[in-house]
Amino acid sequence: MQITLTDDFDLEKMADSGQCFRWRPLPDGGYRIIAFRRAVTAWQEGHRLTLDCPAEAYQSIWRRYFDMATNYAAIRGRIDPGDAYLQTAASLGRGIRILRQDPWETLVTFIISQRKSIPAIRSCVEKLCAVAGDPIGVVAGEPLYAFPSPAQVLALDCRKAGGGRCSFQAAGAGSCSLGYRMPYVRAAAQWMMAQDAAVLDALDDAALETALMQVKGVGVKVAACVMLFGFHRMNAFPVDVWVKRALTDGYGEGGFDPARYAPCAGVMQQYLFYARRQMGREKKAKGR
DNA sequence: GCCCAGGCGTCCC
DNA sequence: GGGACGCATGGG
Repeated sequence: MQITLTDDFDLEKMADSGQCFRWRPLPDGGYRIIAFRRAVTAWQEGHRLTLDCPAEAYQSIWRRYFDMATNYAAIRGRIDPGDAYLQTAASLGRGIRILRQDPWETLVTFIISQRKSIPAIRSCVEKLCAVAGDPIGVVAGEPLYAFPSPAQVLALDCRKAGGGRCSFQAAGAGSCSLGYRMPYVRAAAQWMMAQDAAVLDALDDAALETALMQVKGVGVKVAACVMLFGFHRMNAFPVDVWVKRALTDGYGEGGFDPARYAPCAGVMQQYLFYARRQMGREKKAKGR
C-alpha cells in the first residue's frame, strides 16, 4: 500500500517525538509499528509513504492512527510570525503529527513514563506486552505482542515468589520493571474497566482531566499526555522538563501562554518538546 | 559506579 | 496552593 503525502509527515520525527513507545526503527530505514492489536511496517521516502498492509487496513486503521484528516501545515501556518522561538521549533519539528492512539494504552504508557527515560519506557512497555499481552504474530522469528487489556494487566502476578502481599519490588515475571508504578497501573486498569468509552469521549477537556486524575498515579502532566495522545484533545499542553526548558529558554518565566494557540496548543507543545530535545543533543555532541 | 529520567503522592506549612 | 522529599528501576 502506497500513499502520496500532501501534508506535513515525518516518520523519523514522530518516532522520536515521545508520544509513542512501540515504534521500532529497522535497519532498512523503516519503522515497525504496533497499535490496535496489529503490526505494520512503514517506510517513507519524501512524499511517498509505504505500508506493508492492504488498502483496507490503511483505510480502517492506519489512516486514522496517523490523523491523516488533519492539516498540520495549516496549523503550523497559524503560528505568530513574531514568535521566533516557536517558529524555529516548528520548523525543526515539522512533520510531527498527533497520533490517534488507544486511550487505555496511552494512559498506561504515560503512567510508566514518570521518572523514566524514553528508552527505559520503551523497554518497560515491551516487557509488559510480552508478559501480559496476546501474541499477534511472528516476524523474522521474533514474536510480537498486542498491548494487554485492563483485565490482562490485573491478572498479572506481581507478588514475590515466597511472599503473600503484592510487592512492586518483586522480581517475579509480572513486575516488568514497573517499580513503584505497579499499583498505579493496576489502579488504572480497574478505573478503565469501570468506564464507558463513549462517555469519556463526550466529556469536555476539563471534565476529562478531572476523570483521569481520579486514577492514583495520574497527575496534571500525565493527564495532559493522555488527553493529547490518547483522546486527541489537541489543546492539551503537557508541561514536562523538556517543555519547561524550552519555555524558559524562549520566553522566560511565564512568558508563554498556550491559550494563544487554542485550539491546537498541543501541536505547539510537540514542536517545543522535539526541538528542545534536539538542541540538548546537539549541545551534548558538541561538548564531546 | 554514578547520575538522572516526558512526575506523583504525601506531608507540612 | 505551594514547596520539600522519597520513590524502584534501568539506560547512558
